[in-house]
This record gives sequence, structure tokens and C-alpha cells, in this order.
Amino acid sequence: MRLSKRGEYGLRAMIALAEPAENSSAPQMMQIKEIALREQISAKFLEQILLALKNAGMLHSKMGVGGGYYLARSANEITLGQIFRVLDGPVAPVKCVSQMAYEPCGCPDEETCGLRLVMGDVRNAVSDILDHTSLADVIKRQNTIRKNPGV
Amino acid sequence: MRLSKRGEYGLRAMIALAEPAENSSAPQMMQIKEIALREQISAKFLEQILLALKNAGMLHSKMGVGGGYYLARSANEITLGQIFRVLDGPVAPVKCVSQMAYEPCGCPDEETCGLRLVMGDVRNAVSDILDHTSLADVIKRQNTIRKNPGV
DNA sequence: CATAAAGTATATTAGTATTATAGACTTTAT
DNA sequence: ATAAAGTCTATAATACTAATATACTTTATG
Repeated sequence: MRLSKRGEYGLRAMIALAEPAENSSAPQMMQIKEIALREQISAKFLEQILLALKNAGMLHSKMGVGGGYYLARSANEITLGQIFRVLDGPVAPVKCVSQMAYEPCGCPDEETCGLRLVMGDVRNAVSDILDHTSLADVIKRQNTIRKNPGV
Repeated sequence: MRLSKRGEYGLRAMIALAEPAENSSAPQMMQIKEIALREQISAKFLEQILLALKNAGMLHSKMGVGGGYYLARSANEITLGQIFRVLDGPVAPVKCVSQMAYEPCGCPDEETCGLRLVMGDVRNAVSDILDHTSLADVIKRQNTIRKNPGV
């Protein structure tokens, strides 16, 4: 049930990009180096990750001097589930309960396979969380705790 | 968020061992070969898995002619969570929210790290399911569906 | 228009994990 | 004594992970 470094770094980067810029209300633009430094990630590795997120349509970028990455949609329209799936693949613990990558798992009767039923519950529980938590939700939650320490 | 083959096979085997024997009410004893054949698993691979479960105290065995494996406790005292952890390690997606294998993940402030908060929710959701589902529950659920097809 | 900053793209590598397979050993029923 | 069955450890093949390297493209700006 592990989140890969790739997934972890990608999620951290997206959260960083969702954090409101100091003075502007425009979408926050950040450079790879900037994010890598702040989150203590290898810049070269992060590069690949951001590129994957860009190719998946979740980030836009600007090339050349003064360029960088910024969210393709507003922070409350991007869920952690979307990001996770791009970087780490399906949420389902076994293929036979996957919505995005179903494959039979070879048990004689899938309908009554007890393991499959439970793993289906797990899949639903996890995707309930990830698909209903937007980047904006994450920022909100961080801020709530910062204002209310120790709760 | 994948369940390894090791974990999958182990869970399948434990469920098979929890299924009540035909005529006896004694704990079901089965041989490696028997389980491997029925679940379509490499017998040699299953051997290692069952041994690990035995060393973790979840199975007992009888050596020699007519030997085999049987559950060390009754089916309603063994949860999928226990089995999972023996074979696949901690349930937590990141170490910094693990109960059984905590390790800091290096973010500047763990208390207000948004990713950590969400991953904590995921961990809790998954362990809620796995730790509250016993082998007996799985059998029960299978039987319910078998008697009530299409529900 | 040359240059440097920044993203794009692909290949390669070192290490680790996964999924087995193999073989020798121990225990036990008959 | 023998064969059936679990025990134990090593090894192999493959895939995946995390990272690094290198060459290329775009763009702002002096």
C-alpha cells in the first residue's frame, strides 16, 4: 500500500503550486528548481514528474527565461486522485476491482470471491478520499491547523 | 496501492483454510499442494508464504505423512489486516503516518503537512476495513452472495 | 541577434523488490 | 525403511524505482 516517491513528490509539487502567491491572485507560477529546493527533491527527477503531469493536462508551462509551471485548472478542480493516478497508476489494490484498469484475477468465480469483495471496499474507501480531496481542500486544511495549533 | 502476489496468495490461502471442512467441525487442515492446486498458485512460492504466516503465529502445521496447515486461531479472531501486515508490511501509504513503522518523511513541519494529513486518512480508512474484517466475515459474505445471487 | 534561462525528451544506471524455482534437510505415519 | 509432508536457505530472472545524464527547443532580453 505504498505511495511511490514519484507520487509523493508530484503531490507535494502540486500542493506547492496550489498555495496562493504572495501578492498576486493570478495562478501561481513556479520553476522546477524553486519547487525542488523548497521540497528537497532532486530537480532532475522532479522534471520528469512535472512533465508527466503536464502531458496529462494537469499543468501548463511556459518555456524560456522567466518560465515555469502553473496549474492548468483552479485548485479546487484538481483532486489528489487525479494526480495519484497519473503518477502511480490505479488506486485499486488488485486489478479485478479497478475502475481504470480492470483485468480478471483468475479466481473461479469473481462474483463470490471474498478477497475481491473486501479489496473492492478498500478501493472505494481510498478513492472516496482521494477523489474528494482537491488541492484547495489540502491548502485549507493546512491553514486551519496553522491557525489552530494543537487541534 | 497494489497488493503484492505474496499478499494476495497468502490471503487466498488463509480464506481457503477458514472455509469449513465438509463433514468435520474440527479446524480444517490442508496441504500446500491442495491449496496451490485449488487457488492456482505455484506450490513452492506458496510454501514460503505459509511458512511466514506460520512463523508469525497465524498458522499451525503438522509435519510428515498426512500433515498440513491449519489456522492457529479461530477464523473470527484472525483479521485480514494481520495477514496483510505479515506479508506486505505496513498499511500506511507513507512512513510518516504508519503505526507499525513510523519514520519522519522530511517535510519541514509534519504537523501541518497537508499530504501527511490526507495520507493519514487513507491509512485509517484502509486499516478500518482490514482490521475489522476477519476470515469468518469473509466466508460469511461469500456465502451470503452464493445464496442470494445477483444482489 | 547572441546568449542564457527555462522547459522537453529520451536514455542510462544502480539499486532494490518481486516472483518465483531449486535443492537439501527434518519430521512422521505406516 | 520408506515415502509423504513441512522447513529452510540460496539463487535467478525480471521488473520497478529513483535518480542521473545529455542533447534539444523555446523564449526573454541586452
